[in-house]
Amino acid sequence: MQLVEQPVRSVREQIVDTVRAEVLAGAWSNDEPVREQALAKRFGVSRGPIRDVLQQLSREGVLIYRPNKGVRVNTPPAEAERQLLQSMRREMEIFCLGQCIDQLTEADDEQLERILAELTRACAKGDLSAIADCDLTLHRTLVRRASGELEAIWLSITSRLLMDYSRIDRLVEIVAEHEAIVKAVKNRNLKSAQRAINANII
Amino acid sequence: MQLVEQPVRSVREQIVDTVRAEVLAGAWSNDEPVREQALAKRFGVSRGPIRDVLQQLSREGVLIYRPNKGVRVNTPPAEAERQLLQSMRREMEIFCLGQCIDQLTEADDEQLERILAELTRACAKGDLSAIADCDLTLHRTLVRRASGELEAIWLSITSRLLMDYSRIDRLVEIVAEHEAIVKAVKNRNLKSAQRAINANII
DNA sequence: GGATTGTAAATTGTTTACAATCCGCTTGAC
DNA sequence: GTCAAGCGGATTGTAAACAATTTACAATCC
Repeated sequence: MQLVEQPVRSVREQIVDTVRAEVLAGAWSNDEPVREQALAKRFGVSRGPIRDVLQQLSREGVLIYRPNKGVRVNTPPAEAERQLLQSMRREMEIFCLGQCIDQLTEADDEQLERILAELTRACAKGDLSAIADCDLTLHRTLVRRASGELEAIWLSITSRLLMDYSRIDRLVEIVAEHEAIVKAVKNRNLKSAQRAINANII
Repeated sequence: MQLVEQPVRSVREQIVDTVRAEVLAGAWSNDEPVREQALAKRFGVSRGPIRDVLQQLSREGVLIYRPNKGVRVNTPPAEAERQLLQSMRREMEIFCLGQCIDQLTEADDEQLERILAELTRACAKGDLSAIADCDLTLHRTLVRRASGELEAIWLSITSRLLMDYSRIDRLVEIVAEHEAIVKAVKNRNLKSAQRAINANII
């Protein structure tokens, strides 16, 4: 699939993105702990890299880590927290748009179009895991263009917000909202793009 | 010292806090890479846990990780980014104060007093590393009381902001500002506490 | 019968050994 | 003299063995 245009993604990074998308899509139960050995076997690596992955996702808040007891899937944030995180996410993405929109290239536009196409396809198939991955990746691409520094912070906020992603029933709207974002960005229309982002981050 | 009242802190966590405080205090050059072997020897553990520590601090933005090349101390954020992070930090701490101030116990008050005393001592001695540690710990305690969920996000924002901590010359003011915060919190005066926080986060 | 202690399997945490990669230096050709 | 190729030490990345901890369950005691 290779949505992010990094020339080469490390093994760990790929596993992180895969696992995160699956968890956000609600594919993993939070009743039973995540086992390192099982994951190591599944991805064909040793437990070392797997531990790194679980650690990273714990820091993002997607998983919860407890010493000597491994990790579990986290529960969605409480309402008050959700609103705070929502507000912070908006502030960040609006800022990042302003920073990056004037220095985007045609390659970036094509990149966004590719992700959008993939998202459309995933929505048509109802593939929740792929939808979560595409949604994250599209926004993430814009954030990264503005500042690689902010990417990690943005990710830990946004992945928490998407933890109740599994209850999405409005697949069509998702596509429409992201189409609006990409269109405005391609036109280099900052105001319009920021409006589209605001509409998407409910 | 044991400022945070966790009954037991894991080895990794202790090393993380130590290294972070030293970096924020400007004790580490960013010209030469951080060597895993050297740190392992210093803390008397193997390279495994050290790698975890460096990875965590990289995700916080304190260090920068580059594949096969180890990590370096990160540079302070650009001005525009700094303002964004500053704004987000304020939003978070104001929120956390509102969440936690009514459910703080006397034990929490004593805890804050202890940290404040330690901060005062560190300022008198001019021990930058200890100052950074105490400053972080005091705010962190309040954030944690409000929500352990938010702690990680807050930490990655704040540690980035404190990266140019080394240029602090106003040691007396630091003590005064934090005295004001603790005093207001002990009085359970939300408005006053929020004002004190606002004054401290420049 | 209920609670407590002892024991074994499973799981995580750490170390050690080894493979892959990078960096500085020499060496040699031009 | 300059530059490129390649060698060697140092460093990071990965895997597998080992130690410590937890968990579940059986045996024992009151």
